[in-house]
Amino acid sequence: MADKHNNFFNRVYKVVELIPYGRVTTYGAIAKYIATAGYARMVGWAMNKSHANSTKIPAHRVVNRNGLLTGKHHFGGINVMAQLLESEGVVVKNDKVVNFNEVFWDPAKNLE
DNA sequence: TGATTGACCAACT
DNA sequence: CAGTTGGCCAATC
Repeated sequence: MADKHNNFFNRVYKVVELIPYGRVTTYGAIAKYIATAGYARMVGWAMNKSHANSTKIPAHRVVNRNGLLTGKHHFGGINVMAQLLESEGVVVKNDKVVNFNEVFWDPAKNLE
């Protein structure tokens, strides 16, 4: 209903949807691009609700600052997130993105 | 209305 | 090096 109040969520979803194939970004990067670093938790929280707002949110492309798949449990499966990433060419090992620095996509640098 | 939680981050101990 | 604390902001109980 009415996305007028969701301007924060909407921005998060928009940025996440803009993440290119085979790329990943971090909650902090998104939060920083949208508002402030403190919003990092809200970004993750917004992702949790993403399924209720839009199912097309590639939340699996969003990882924590460490490149670690912190939210893998929320995909309905433990390896779902990792498999989705690997399916896109992202190398995931031990629930962590190996070539994180290669696939890292910063909205502030690409969308600016 | 107040207290708790959260897919985080950074610093301190 | 691992565990704890503080901070940031909003949604849920």
